[in-house]
Amino acid sequence: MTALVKAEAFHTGAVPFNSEIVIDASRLAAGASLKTLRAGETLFVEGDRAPFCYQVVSGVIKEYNTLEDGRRQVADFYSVGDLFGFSEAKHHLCSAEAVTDGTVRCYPKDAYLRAISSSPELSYQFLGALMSRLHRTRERMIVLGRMSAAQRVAAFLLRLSAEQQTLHGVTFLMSRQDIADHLGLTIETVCRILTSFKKSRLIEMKTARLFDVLDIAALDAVANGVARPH
Amino acid sequence: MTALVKAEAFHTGAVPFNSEIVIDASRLAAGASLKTLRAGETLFVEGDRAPFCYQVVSGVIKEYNTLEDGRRQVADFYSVGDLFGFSEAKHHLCSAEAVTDGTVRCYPKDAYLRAISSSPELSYQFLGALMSRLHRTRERMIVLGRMSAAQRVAAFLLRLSAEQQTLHGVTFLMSRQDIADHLGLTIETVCRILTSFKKSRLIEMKTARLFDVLDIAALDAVANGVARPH
DNA sequence: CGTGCAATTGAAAGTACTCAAGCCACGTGG
DNA sequence: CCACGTGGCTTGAGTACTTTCAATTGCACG
Repeated sequence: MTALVKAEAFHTGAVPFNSEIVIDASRLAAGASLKTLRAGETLFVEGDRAPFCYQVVSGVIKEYNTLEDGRRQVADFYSVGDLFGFSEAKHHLCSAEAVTDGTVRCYPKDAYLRAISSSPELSYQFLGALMSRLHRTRERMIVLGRMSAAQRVAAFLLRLSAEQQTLHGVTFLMSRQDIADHLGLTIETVCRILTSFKKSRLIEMKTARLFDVLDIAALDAVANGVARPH
Repeated sequence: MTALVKAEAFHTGAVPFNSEIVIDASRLAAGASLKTLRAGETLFVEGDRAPFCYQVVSGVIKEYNTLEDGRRQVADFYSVGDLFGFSEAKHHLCSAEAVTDGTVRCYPKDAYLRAISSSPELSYQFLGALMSRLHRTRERMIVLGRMSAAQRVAAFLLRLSAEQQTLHGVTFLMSRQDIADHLGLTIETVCRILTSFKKSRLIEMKTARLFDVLDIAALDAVANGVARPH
């Protein structure tokens, strides 16, 4: 059975949410530059030439695709240490935008990839990181393909909760729209499900962007389909 | 806009469906063995130790995850030339099963990955292949997260059609169940949509496993959401 | 204390799923 | 050769879940 849908996957922290690609880039930093971004600012757009790849220094970045009708699919949220924007293509295959204020390091892509290829050690490390990222993307496929709205939201809450080690509640760094776009739902559905979790005392909303998990086991049960969504 | 949902992505063949990881493995073949599989036979199961990675020599293999309730998400179908089963983990993260009779080459994974890492050229090539695979997985996320049942099926038919260059119709090498599990639908929904395409004269079913595309443009329109699913 | 955007709620409409039969091609045994 | 199973595919009816459209509420800010 898939680890994704098991409780442990979300809160043991065995696989930190967004930190699998955290290669020590010190020796690759030559030629890299820093760029600061305000929340909502666009870093690159699908189809742009892609001379750089990026690493999050602070803040949160989202990568997403836009469909003809304006709907979006948020592929992933990246936080400190995460690499993104790399791809074998000459042009970006998705867009990237700052979710919060933040800073990214920009690496000239060609040089970066060649530097990695030329060192067996870095190479091996990067391959592993890429495979790990591939795995996470596949987990998301399961979420999108096979989980109900309530399961998706529950899983997402657990993931956020596992990521943020704070004891003062968990923060939604992204908007409801971002969450919906990430989970393949509408904003209204996300709201309704949060409300239902609130009513069932699985979580407590302190503000719209801050909540506490009151009952991890029950949330797990919902995420895993053990509990009837209702 | 996302390439996936554009018509060309499906039938120009610019990016052959399953052939991005086709590294010339001649110099890696040392130590590799062949294994023949009958349709339906399992190659490995999620959680198995993973000493090998594999390359399809003939036939079609599917990789999938199973959920507690028995539903499955088919991550991908692999055909001749495709590599699969590699991962940084010690254990397989999904299961693999033969869709048709076929043969796979088995590479000792450690040696394989180290061989690749130690050659800058192979390394660069493999990185690109892996990124390409990552991209395809993301496209699948869009399919699963944002497309209607009719769009999913239309896109799938177009992809099959683009893959198979035959003029004698297109063959479903996999069962309806496999298709449903791949598209995040139920077997009944897949059937109904095929029937509706048949009635609209978008396709013609010659047998349950063999069809002709009668109207590519219209199928594209459905896949891209231009045509109202009806 | 408005203003404006984000979030929430309600009602109605779809869409895809579940359950339950029916159909069809094929292989087996009488 | 044909009845009988068998397994995969197709169809139907009813249901559950999610979305759509339309307000309404809440909250940060000037």
